[in-house]
Formats: sequence, structure tokens, C-alpha cells
Amino acid sequence: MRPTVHDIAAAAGVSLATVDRVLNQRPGVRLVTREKVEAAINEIGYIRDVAAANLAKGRVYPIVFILPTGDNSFMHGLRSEVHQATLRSSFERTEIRILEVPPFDVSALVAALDALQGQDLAGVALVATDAPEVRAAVDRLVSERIPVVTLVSDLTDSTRHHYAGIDNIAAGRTAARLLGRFLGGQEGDITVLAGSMLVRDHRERLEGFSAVMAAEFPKLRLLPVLEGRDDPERARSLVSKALSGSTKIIGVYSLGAGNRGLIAAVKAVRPERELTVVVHELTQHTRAALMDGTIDAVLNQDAGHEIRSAIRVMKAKADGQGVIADQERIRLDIFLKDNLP
Amino acid sequence: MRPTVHDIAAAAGVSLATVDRVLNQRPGVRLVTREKVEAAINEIGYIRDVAAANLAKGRVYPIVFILPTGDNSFMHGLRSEVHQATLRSSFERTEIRILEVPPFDVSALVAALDALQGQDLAGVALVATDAPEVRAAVDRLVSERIPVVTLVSDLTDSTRHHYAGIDNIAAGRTAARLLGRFLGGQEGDITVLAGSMLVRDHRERLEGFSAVMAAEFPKLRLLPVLEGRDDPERARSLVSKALSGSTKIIGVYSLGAGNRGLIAAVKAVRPERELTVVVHELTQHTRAALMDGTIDAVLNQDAGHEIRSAIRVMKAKADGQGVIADQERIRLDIFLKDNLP
DNA sequence: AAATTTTTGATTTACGTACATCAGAAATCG
DNA sequence: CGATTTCTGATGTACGTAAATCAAAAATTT
Repeated sequence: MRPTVHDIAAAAGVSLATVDRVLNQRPGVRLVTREKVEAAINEIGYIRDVAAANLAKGRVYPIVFILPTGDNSFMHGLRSEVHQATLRSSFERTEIRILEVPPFDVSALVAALDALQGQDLAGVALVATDAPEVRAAVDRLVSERIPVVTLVSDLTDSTRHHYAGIDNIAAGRTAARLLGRFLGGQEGDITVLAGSMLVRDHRERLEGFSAVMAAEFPKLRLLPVLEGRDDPERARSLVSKALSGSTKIIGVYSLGAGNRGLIAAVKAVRPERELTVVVHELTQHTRAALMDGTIDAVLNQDAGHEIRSAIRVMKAKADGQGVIADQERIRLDIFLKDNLP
Repeated sequence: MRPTVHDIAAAAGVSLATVDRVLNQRPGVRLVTREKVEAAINEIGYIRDVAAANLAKGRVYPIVFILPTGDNSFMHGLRSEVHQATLRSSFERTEIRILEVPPFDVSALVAALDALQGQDLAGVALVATDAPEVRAAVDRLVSERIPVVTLVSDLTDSTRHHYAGIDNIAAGRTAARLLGRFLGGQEGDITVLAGSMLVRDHRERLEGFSAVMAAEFPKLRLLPVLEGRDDPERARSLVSKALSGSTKIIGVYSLGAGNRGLIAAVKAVRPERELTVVVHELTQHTRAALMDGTIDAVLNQDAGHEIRSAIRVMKAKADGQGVIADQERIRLDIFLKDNLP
């Protein structure tokens, strides 16, 4: 059986009350006594039973998710996964609140973050727009000892505790290799559709994609990036225009959301044009397009895993505990039509 | 706050003791009273606080893992993940025991399973060799109300509670499409290296692979399957012989373990021969081969996830609880050189 | 109706921790 | 040295559940 507070008390030759004072950093313990107790804790390898402690404390974890509004399927999925999590909240002792802010809107995000200051929170998770103001607002929360986790898109140089999302540079590189290999040795143009260069995940995907394309597939030329702002209609018109503008386009990489529009644009030129298409985020639209051959591969991050991981990490940080790093690594899923879940 | 046993007692107009008798199926409650209590439980939506119950019971979960011996890296990895789990056992209240049996050995596996009968276990996890005798032995454990989970390779038609592993037909299909697309429109032979057709995962991978190859890549011909018994040395000699036997081989699919040997065989004919190679299981050897270009893609199942998932599921079953299905789905990882973890 | 059996209630202890109170001991101050 | 402050111990209650005991009530049997 693992040691308890009683064992510490016995080992250190002090009373239970003193052990409690040390463990919970309450005042009224002389330095020498405190050290004696801490030595005993280390020696017998005491680890607090979090379940029992939570029971005694009646602990709950108030958590806030800040998510972008917008009607693309990926964000819908993310919101829906947070709602799923709220259904489990009585088991997990969480109290989840969702704030919605306009996408790519720095000041709205900052305002939402600042409004959380002073609240007693076990954690804040946000889809970050990568800007200095946002970073500063996050740092303010962190300095209030509130655990902060970035979701999907990370924040450069901030002090956030954790990032629950994929390695976007690797994702871009992977997309490039898939597209390049699928195209065999063909020569032609590649068009890239992004959401916005204001978010770090999109920038990083592009960076990885461009690097591998340049280094390993010299016969493929990248056209200037289209910014669809993750909006299906805008994406459709941009891609349509690009396709009619150049007949040399043989590949498409969509690194953001709004793929509903992209799929429509590609379908409109089929079957006259042969296109190899790699996109991000598995939704009902991209899934159908993968099945019917409009798309060749979908790169995905599992929103459910991200949300659950973010919650686990925030709770652990709030308790000053560690996490199983490997378990919290969000993986890049690659879906071909054969391995759809 | 969620309702407690006290709330049930008040709602049903009975004492705490009676509620306890109903909840824990203890004798001494009249049918009408029991129904009254059960009605109250449903009405107020009581859910047992598992943490508090475990605390009160001093509950531990004795779990047995039955793993094949053998010196291929994948099984080493699997064993190592179980060891990792034992390190967390004081937190998770598990008591994990590992039994080792020779690989592909039906009677040894049956003997190990039967030896567990009558023991008070919270779960048994095994890498199944797919045979009727094994299925019968598993069914015997299940009929003793011991939760049984198959790991990595499933058992046909058994009553096991859960399978913690990937969809191997999908894995085979995916391998075929990757190999087919990477080979462009080339014509030639494909050689397939398996471990043993006695295990269901290998059979299923082959089935999926063959199906997609036949249906979508008619220019690629499958050579007879080589059975390497997951042994590196045997794999090396089989593949070497095959490569020197036919100069038309342009692709290799290794659906089992022992890839150390396969890699050596491929390297021996490089760079004269151009081969596209897809293998299963990410190990230090396959990782290095992916990096240096010997291998083009690695399909992987995350052993750590499988073990942790198996433990979560066994604990939940032992408590008669449900699981988050999506969380327990083991995903097929596809690794190119760009997205290695 | 009495005797017996079955069912129910009341109460207590326990799990490991948190937290509060009060008295007593030890240290520090004047 | 006494007075004060600081530290420590002893003790009790609580969290939500499990499990046991014993007494009392209700149902059943004779």
C-alpha cells in the first residue's frame, strides 16, 4: 500500500496537523520542522491521493474555452467536442464555460482573455490568433497562476503552459510529400489555399509545405497563396478563379478550413482537369470528397482528442501535477479513402 | 451538486442502509422496497461517485497481460509500455502482472489463460493467436465475469469484451494505396512479407492489401507471401532470396514484425535496385530506414495508447461502467519521413 | 395471538485528505 | 525572569461511499 499522511507523521516524528500544514503550505511551521517533514515525504515516497483530496475539498475545476465563431465544419466540430465534455463534467468535476469570439480578431480575443483576470479558474483554453497583444494577455493570465492551454494554433513566445495541437510544420511537410509523390514526376503548378496568415498554424503549414516542395519536388511550382479566411464561399470563388486562370495547375493543397467551397470549385472543373488534392481537417464534406475521389488525402487533427487532452492538462497543472507527455501528444492523422474511421 | 446516497434515501423514504443494500446488491430488501429505491435512483439521476467508492472499498484492479516472447522490436515496445503502466499502478490502483508465452503457440496461450480461471481479476489482456482453442479459453474467462481485452490482434467470434488495436483490413488497404500511388503507373511485382497466417492481424492486413491491389492497381502483381515468423534473421533471408529471384520486384510490403532483417535485405541491393517499401510498426530500425530513404512509409499502431486504452477499458468493465468509444479507438498512424514523432 | 422470520432503520467505523479549533509547548522578546 | 509570540499537538468534522452491527419494525408462519 502506498504511504499516507499518517506514515509521514510517524516517519517525521510530528503530528498529523503539522504534516498537513507542510503539505498545504499553511503558516505556522518552523523551518527546521518543515524540512524534517519534507525529508520524510521524500524518503518514504509519499504521493498525495488526488481522488481523496478532491473528495475532501469538494474540488471542482472551472474551465473556460475561448473558441472562434464561424460556420466552417472544423470549428463546429471543436465546439461540439467541448459540449461533449460538458456532459461528462459531473464525473470529471469540471465546470466548463465557452466564450465565442470572431475569428482572426485580435482585440476581441484580448478582451475575452482580460475579462477572465481575477476569476478563480482551473484553466483557460484558447484557439490563439498569433499576435503580440494576445501573447501579452495570455501572459497576464499565466502570471495570475491560471493554467493556459493553446488549442489548434499556438502562440509564439508566450508563457502558455501547453499546446494541444499538431506539429503544423510537420503537417505541411507531410502534405508536400504526399502531393509530390502522388504526382509522380509530373511537372506543373500547385495552388495553396490558406485561411489567414494571422494564425500560426496556417503559417507553419505553409512553411513546411514550401520547404519540402522546394527541396524535393523542383518540377512543381507554388502559386501565390490564396487566403480564404476559412470561409467556404470565399474559398470557392478564389479557387475557381485560380483554376480558370492557369491550366498548368495539377495539385491543390488546402491548409485551412472552408473546404466545402474548395470541393465545389474542384468538382466544377472535373473531369476535364486532373487534379491531385490534399486538404486539412476531416469533416462530412472532406470525407465525402475523399470517398468519391475529389480529394486524394486528408490530414486531420482529432478535435475530440485535443479537447480531452486540454482538459486533462489543465486539471493536472491546476493541481501542480505532471502529465503523461506521450499521451498528450496530438498526432497528425493521415486519411486515405481506405482508413477513414 | 450531483445527488448522493443521502438524496436517494430521502427521495425514496428509506434509510441509508437500505439504499446501500440496493446499490450493492446485498440481500435483505423486499422487492417493493428495492423497486422504490431504484425508481428514486432513476428519478433524481444518481450516479455513483467511483472515486469515493474506490476510496471506501480500498479497491485495486488486478490485471494480467499475456504477451508473446520474441525479440522483435514491436513486442519489446509493447512489453516496455506495460512496464511503464506498472510504474503508474499506485496512482491507478492497478496491480499488473505480465505472463509471457511463445509466439504463435496455441496450446501455451490456452494453458496461460486457463491458469487464470478462478482468480479474482479485474481484467485479462492478451495478444491473441486466432484459434478455436484460444477462443474457447477466452470464453471460459468471460463466463467467469472476468473482463477480457484482445490486444493488437483480435480473436474471431469470441466473447471478449473489447479489442484494443487497429483495423487491420483498413491498414492493409491503406498500405496498398500508398504503394500503388507512390509507384505511379509503373508495372512490376510486389513482394509481401508476413509474420504468420496464424494471427488474425496479419491475415487481415494481407486481405485488405490484396483487395485494393487487385481492384485498383492492376499493373502490380503480388508474389506469394513470405512468412518470416516475425523473426529478423528469417525475414532477411526470405526477402534476399525473393529479390535475387525476380528482377521485376519494384515494391515491398511488410505487414508483420522483424523488419530489421527486411531492411538489411533491401539495403543489400541498393542502389542498383529501385524499390518502394511500406512496412508496419515504427521501431528504431524502421525509423532510421524511413529517415535514410530505405523505407517510404511506416504504418504504425501506438503501443502506449493500446496498453493505456486496454487498462482503461478493463477497469471500466470491471466496474460495470461505459467508456468513451471514440477515445478508445486505436488509430492507424501513417508516418512519412516528415511527420515522425 | 404468539412465535418466528424477514425486512428495515439507526448508528458506527473506515478510506485518505482537508481544514478548523483550542490547548499546550517551545521559542523569542523585553 | 516573566510575558509574549510563535509553533506544535490533539482532536473533531467533513467529503461520498462501503460495510458491519444491533435493534426495531413489519411481515410471515404456526
